Amino acid sequence: MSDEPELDATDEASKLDEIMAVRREKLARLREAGIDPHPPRFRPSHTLIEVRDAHHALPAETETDEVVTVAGRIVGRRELGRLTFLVLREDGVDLQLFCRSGTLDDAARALLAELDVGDWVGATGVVMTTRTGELSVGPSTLTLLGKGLRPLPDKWHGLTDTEQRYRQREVDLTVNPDARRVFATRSRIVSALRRTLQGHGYVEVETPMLHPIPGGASARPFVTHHHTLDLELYLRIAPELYLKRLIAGGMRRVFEVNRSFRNEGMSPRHNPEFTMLESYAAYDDYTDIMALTEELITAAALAANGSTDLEHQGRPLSLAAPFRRVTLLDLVREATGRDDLTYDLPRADVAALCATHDVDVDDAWGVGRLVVALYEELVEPVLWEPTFVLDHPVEVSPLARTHRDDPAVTERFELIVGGRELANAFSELVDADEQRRRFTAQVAARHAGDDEAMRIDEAYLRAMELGMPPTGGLGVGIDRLVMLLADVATIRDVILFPTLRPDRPDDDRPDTDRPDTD
RNA sequence: GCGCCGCUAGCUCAAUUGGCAGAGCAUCCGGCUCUUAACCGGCAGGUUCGGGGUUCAAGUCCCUGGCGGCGCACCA
Repeated sequence: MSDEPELDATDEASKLDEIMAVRREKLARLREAGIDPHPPRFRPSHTLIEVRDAHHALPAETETDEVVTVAGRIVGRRELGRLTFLVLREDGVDLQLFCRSGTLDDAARALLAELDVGDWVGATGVVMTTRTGELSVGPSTLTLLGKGLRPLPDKWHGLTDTEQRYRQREVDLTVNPDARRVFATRSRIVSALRRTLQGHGYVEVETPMLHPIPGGASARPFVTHHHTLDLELYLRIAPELYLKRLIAGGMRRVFEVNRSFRNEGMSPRHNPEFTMLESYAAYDDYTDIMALTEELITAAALAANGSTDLEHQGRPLSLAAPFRRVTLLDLVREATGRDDLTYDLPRADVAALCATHDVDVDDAWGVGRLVVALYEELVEPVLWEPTFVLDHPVEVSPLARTHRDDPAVTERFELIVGGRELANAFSELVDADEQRRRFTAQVAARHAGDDEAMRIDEAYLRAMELGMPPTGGLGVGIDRLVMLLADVATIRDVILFPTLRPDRPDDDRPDTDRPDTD
């Protein structure tokens, strides 16, 4: 021991500090022994799942003559005299290393003494089973692939603290199989959507996320600033307007899967950044898009679960097409028992109906918006089976084409599943002059205090003035689709790193107002 | 934003009416050549989220701040 006072070092050292100090000592010993704790590469001959698949039927107490090299993170360690059992984990698959002192080479024996749960390690040895039948690799040599300095959570209870799971997703992914499952499912879903669209000739594109004017949806944007241009920019709230400009430019079918940002409340169903799929097709109307939507949802469900039947939050749910199609007005008539309800009724009558059903309304809302309020309050939450809700009022649909048979509504649908909106689509409004009038109405609403109302986007209007074909557009909330198909209750469980407040005051955050020093 | 609930060892959790802060796992030391939540023995580990207050005495009560969860509002 040193002569220095131990007070500072020991009295203030937490258990975590002690554990990490011990691990650093092990690391130092390994380096002294000439072992590189961070080798530049490693070449396993097999993944753990490959070894498991190839030998799943091996009887107990069998030692094959097949030598494999595998790798993974140590998630379990059991010592029994000169025997050591290590549990290796790779991509959520576990395989045991049966380490016999007599079989290991000298270097491996020395390394084994310094190995902890959490370390990454490679092993070369024979495929075998133990007396109890556990498929194992019996290594003759071990290779350190990465030393862990921090301990992993409790091997049995894992990491259950919600906050820590989101803040330290790498730990969550290591110890909680369900986290891994959800994100694997998400990947398969997005791939299936891409495949399906590409199969119909849709071209994937990427449009700006920095917008001079936020558009394409009704939402409060994030504001940012570009130094060189000295320009206010907005993180996009939707890609819609740019994608439709591509249709105006003659791209027949396009889609984009990427992030949008909305500066609004957070909840189990809302994250400030979220992923949307939007697609646009020349010549199509919203009935064509309904067929496309059914196909996309089916493909996603099959990719996720191999079936269109699933259980969501304890309730069975069938996603088998075709989905029910019913107008928004008919749904509200049914829910209120008012068969005489139309968009032509005096506003006071509809407002009174809202009052009857305890639906809060705003004085600025017209009849269309009032009917939508009734729908959102009384109908949407109880629509469990997939339902295309059709023909929303013009008042709430500034970018959608007026219905060919009814000037009060648009050719629009929302797909509702499990009480939630999964998709929103319409026959796109392509009449430049009509679009300008709709924008003007939005600006009036903005002046009346609706800070989510849309602004006039001249570049977009100019594109429409160039001439647009009939166009069918679709938007799908990917996060919510994954929630549904993976059966999870909160959006934070389908986003790898959900937005959280910093867990401690952060004094050295970059200061965006400071002039560049270079 | 508002309301309710939570925060104790690295992890998972206890702590009676306000009365000495504990356990399991992990770590560390010792034992064991077929374990798999291994087992057996031993040592150690605490800013009870931060700050303030009441009290002889605060994890517990009060005030205040932080972070999270849920609900409401807004939306996808």
